[in-house]
Amino acid sequence: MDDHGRHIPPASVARLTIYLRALNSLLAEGIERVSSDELADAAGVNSPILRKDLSHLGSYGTRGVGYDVQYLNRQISIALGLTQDWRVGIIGAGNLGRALAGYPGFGSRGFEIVALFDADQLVVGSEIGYLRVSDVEDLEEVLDRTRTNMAVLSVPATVAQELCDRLVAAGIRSILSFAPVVLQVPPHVQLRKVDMSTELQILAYHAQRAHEPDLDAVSRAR
Amino acid sequence: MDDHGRHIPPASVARLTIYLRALNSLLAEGIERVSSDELADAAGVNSPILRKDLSHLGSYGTRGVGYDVQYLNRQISIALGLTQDWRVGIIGAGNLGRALAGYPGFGSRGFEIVALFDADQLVVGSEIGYLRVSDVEDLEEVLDRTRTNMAVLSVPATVAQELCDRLVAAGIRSILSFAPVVLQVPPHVQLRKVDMSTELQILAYHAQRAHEPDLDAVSRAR
DNA sequence: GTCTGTGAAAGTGTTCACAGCG
DNA sequence: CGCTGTGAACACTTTCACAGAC
Repeated sequence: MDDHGRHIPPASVARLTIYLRALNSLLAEGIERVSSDELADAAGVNSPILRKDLSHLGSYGTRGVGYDVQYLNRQISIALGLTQDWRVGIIGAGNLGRALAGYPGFGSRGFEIVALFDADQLVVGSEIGYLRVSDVEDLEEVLDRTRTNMAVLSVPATVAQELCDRLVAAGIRSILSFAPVVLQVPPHVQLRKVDMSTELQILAYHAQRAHEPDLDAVSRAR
Repeated sequence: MDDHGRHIPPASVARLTIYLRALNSLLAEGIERVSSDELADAAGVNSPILRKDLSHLGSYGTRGVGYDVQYLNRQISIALGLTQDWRVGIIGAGNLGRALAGYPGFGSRGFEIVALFDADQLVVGSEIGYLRVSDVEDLEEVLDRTRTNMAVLSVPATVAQELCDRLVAAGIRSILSFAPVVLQVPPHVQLRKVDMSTELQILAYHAQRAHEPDLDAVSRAR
């Protein structure tokens, strides 16, 4: 099936980002070639699924040899759309917004943080990293001037939908939200959510099950 | 199929946490009863999957009527293991650790933050929220004294594996990591990862595709 | 009549085994 | 002979349609 370059399954896209990071680490260590076994190991997945994932992009390996680290790195970047410049605006300069602004993995790899907003007049105008905090009042104007094309929402739940609406109205089509609410966006807008209390609750579920062992047939069957 | 109370599929567990939040909102608004359509709407999913998810827990609705908000809330909490107390330690009191320590959704709903660690002597001993920052040197002792049973890793990538190993050695069996590295844990330890640059990369992929429309047959077929 | 609960069907993702290229 | 790339089998998830309780 010649999928190459088209329609990568979502589950596969998520893993490709992990392979990218693993490849960067290998590159930093001066390693130039990897087998699917080695790369899968570095990424914490099994090798058949790694090969399947890569097969969605094309045939970038050499049979009997493996993959060229630099070349594969480049091909995955292209497939994920990381060759274009992404200009990120962070809405909310609380602890979370500040943590994101200083996050090392962001600046590298095609993402540049170009705007940082807050509603608190004590914070507006102050400098965080290399950025001056803009007033959220001026959201539309600053987004436009900085040519922001991706937004991160790190604001309290109560104002998240309102700000989300303003982002959409301002033409932003990719939003990553940390607010613990369900946000409504029109279908042409990409919205992803990161929710820390959800993550803890999922951990709690599994921890609880591990504690009361052998309550279901599944664990017996394996 | 009488699954009730056993082995909830992972995809379903993730959504149950969302229903919980939606139910809490409804409760706050004084709403006592919901239909699957209404609750699905509030949670941002479709109603058949909501009913399927709830069917894994048991029959807690009334046909022709709907669900009692308070009762369903309680049943989901029980199923997810949120009735027991979870005592959370946060390793790393940088911006991210501080954001997590102050996160409103944590304290509620069964999670109590009982310890906060850092390696920086300028931060150790200072107060953040209601907590005094402990020295990561004393990790094992403080985890033990505070009876911590869940850990959040918000430390730089370079030291994440080392601290992860210490947490595991100290008997922690549930870890939520924000460090952008692949961590190795023994099979009895539950590890979840939140990775912000991965999330941005996934957004980039979809944004890029939306921009170059109609490149694949799938969009035509729908 | 309304709305839940659930089998059966469709769709998606993962594993496996091996054909085929270097 | 080693390691990639992939069809075919298997497992999991979602959707659908409707039987059955209230």
